[in-house]
Amino acid sequence: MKDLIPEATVRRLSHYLRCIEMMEKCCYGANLQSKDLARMCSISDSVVRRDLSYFGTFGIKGVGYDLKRLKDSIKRILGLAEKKKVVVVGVGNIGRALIGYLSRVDGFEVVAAFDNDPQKIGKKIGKIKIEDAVNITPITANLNAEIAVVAVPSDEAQKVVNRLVKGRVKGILNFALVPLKVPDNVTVRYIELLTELEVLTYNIKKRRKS
Amino acid sequence: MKDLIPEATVRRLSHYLRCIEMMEKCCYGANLQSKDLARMCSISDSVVRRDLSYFGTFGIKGVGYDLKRLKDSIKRILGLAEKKKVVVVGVGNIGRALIGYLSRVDGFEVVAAFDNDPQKIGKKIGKIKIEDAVNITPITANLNAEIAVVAVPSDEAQKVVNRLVKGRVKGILNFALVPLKVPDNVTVRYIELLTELEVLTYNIKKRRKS
DNA sequence: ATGTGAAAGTTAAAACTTTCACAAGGAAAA
DNA sequence: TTTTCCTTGTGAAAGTTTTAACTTTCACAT
Repeated sequence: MKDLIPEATVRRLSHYLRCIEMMEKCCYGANLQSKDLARMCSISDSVVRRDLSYFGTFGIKGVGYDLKRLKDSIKRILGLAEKKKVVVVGVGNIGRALIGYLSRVDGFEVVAAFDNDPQKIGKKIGKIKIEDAVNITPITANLNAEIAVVAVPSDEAQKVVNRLVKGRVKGILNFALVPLKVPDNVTVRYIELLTELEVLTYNIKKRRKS
Repeated sequence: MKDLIPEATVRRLSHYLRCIEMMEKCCYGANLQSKDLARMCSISDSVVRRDLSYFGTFGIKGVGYDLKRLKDSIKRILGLAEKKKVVVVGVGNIGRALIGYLSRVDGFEVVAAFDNDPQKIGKKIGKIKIEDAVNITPITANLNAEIAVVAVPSDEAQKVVNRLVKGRVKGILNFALVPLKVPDNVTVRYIELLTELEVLTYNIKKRRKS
C-alpha cells in the first residue's frame, strides 16, 4: 500500500497539537483558525488546511475550528487517544532526561527502565525501578508496552532491540548511531545528534555564502 | 538564492561520513563503491551517486572512490574541515549527555557550558567549567564559538538564544519545544522528542492497519 | 427569508526529489 | 594497442510535495 500522507504533514500535526495546547493554556478562546496555527508555526495557512484535509473535515467554513474538537481529532489521527506505554533502555544521561521529561507530559507514560550496569539496577528514578536489561523481553511483554526508547551505546543497540522485538514492542526511538534491523511490523525512528550538528554546520557555511 | 540541494541529501552525506568512519575502523581497504555505502544505508546506489554529484565528481569510473579522499571531500562539503567550537547552554541531563558525547567525537569540541543554577555554576564536567548563563554573550563572543546547543526549559529558551545571537553564534541546535526567533543570518535546528514519539505512534497505528 | 463576508476545503499547477537507464570513461587483461 | 569490463556521473521521466488560487458553505446581519 502506498504512503499517501507526507511525513511532513504528520510532523506538522504534532506541531499543531503543541500550538493548541499552548493556546489552551493562554485562554485563547474556544475557536481558532487556520491562520492562527499558521502564524504560530511560521507556515502558510493553506498548508494547515491541506494537512487537515488529508484526514477529513474538522472546521466550519467562514468560522474556523473548535479548539477542543480539533485537539481531540488530531490526537485521534496520531493514535494518541489513550496514553501510550513507553519503556526506556539505557539509563545514562539521555535515558534519564527522557524519563524525567515524559513524566511531565501527558500522552506518554514510562512504565519501565532497563540498564545493564549492576550499579544502577535496582535503583529508582522517580517512581520507576531500573531493571536488569536481560529481562527486557518478559517485562515488556507483560506490561504490553508498544514503544521503546533505546539510548545505549551503539554496540549494544542491536542486542537490545532484538529483545524488545521479542517483547512485542511495535515502535522504537533510537539514539544510537547505527541503523537497526527490525522485522517489517516494527517501526524505528532515529535521533541523530551528530548528523543534526553536521547539517547545522552545512547550513551555517551555506548561509555565509549566499 | 534558491536552495538547490535537498536537505535529505545533506543528511545522507552525514550518514555516508558515518559509514566511512566505520569502514576505516574495520580495515575495509582504501577503495569503496557507491553500492557499499548504499547497502550500509539501506538505499540504492544511484542515490549515493546523485547525492555526491551535486557537489562535483569524486570517483573513478569503473573503480569507485578512494576512501580517505571521499571522507575529506564530504567533510569539506559539510563544512567540517576543521573542528567546530560548540557551547552548551543548560547542564541538565541532555546538556550533560551532549557534552559527554561530543568529547568522544572528533569534528566538534565543547568549549563552554552554561547554566543558571547556582548549585551548578563553577562545577566542572570533564574539562569544562560551568559558567553563569548571564555571561553567555561575552564568553561566546570571546571564544568565537559558532554553534550552540540549547537544552533549557522552554520558557527560558528565547532569552538564552538572544544572548547567544549577541555573542555571534551562527547555528543553534534547540531541544526546547518552542519555536525560536532569530535573525536571518542564524540557523536553528530543532530536536523535537515529543514530536518524534507522536510520529512514531502514528506510524505504529498505520502499520497495524495496512 | 435573503444577502454578504469570511474562512474552510479542493483543485490544479509549479516546484522539488527520486528513480531509472545508459553514455562516458578509466583500468586491466589480452 | 585494443578490447573488455566495470562503475561512475547524468539526462530525462516519474513521482511526490508544496503552493496558490478557486469554490463552497456556513453564520450572521439585515
